[in-house]
Amino acid sequence: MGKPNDLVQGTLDLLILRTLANQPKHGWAIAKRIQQISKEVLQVQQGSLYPALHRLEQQGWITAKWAESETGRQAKFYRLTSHGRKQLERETANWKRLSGAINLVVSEA
Amino acid sequence: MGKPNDLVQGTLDLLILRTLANQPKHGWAIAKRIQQISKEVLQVQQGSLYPALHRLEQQGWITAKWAESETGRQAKFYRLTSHGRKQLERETANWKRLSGAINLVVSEA
DNA sequence: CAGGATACCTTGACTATCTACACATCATTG
DNA sequence: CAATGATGTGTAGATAGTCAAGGTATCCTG
Repeated sequence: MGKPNDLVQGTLDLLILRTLANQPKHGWAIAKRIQQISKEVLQVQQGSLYPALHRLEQQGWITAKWAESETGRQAKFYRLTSHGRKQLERETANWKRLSGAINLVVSEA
Repeated sequence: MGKPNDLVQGTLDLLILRTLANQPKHGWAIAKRIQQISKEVLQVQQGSLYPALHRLEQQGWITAKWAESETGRQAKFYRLTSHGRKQLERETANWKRLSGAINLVVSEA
């Protein structure tokens, strides 16, 4: 596999959903935005991104529509559904729960 | 596989190393301690624990020795090596880097 | 003597991610 | 005008970490 250097496994869905929460974006823009906001720490590979998007679409958490991008090219825009919004809440809560627990252990007395 | 409900994938090594940093422990005690410190949030399954311990041993980050446990039974005690201590530092730093980056995205304006 | 806790471990399956490709369009540059 | 790099979509194969479920054995308690 090549263990994830640039990603914490299991958090990609959360990152994508969160990135789409503000406004619909195409895949390329999603990856760029995650990278930018995380200050270049998180790098989403295409081989991770597109399977993830298809997965999320199949779950009904996002929908896709072809449209014109900012640069005037055809691109697939993904939008969060209401189900997706709930899933985002669940995943956010779960992340806080787990990362908090790990931090407890890491900073253990 | 069943995606990890009780663990964030890739953090088990960190958790184990950190738990061993204070004092040597046997496998069972490691799992119990992680569970206890994380307030029952993190559950380390045995099918995850023992392969991880063998992995860490092979990497030279921990060493194993048979000894008598608190309950008077034979148990394999794992101890952190100096290499393991360095690895713990690396993994701790990496965890902070990545979890911090994720938190940036999650709390994105 | 049955049952539960302690303690070790393995096997098989699954899934997320990675690396590496393949394809296409557009803008810039030599 | 050809090459290059950025944008944009996607797939194929490999790998590793985790889980579920099992096995073995000892000790203590009722």
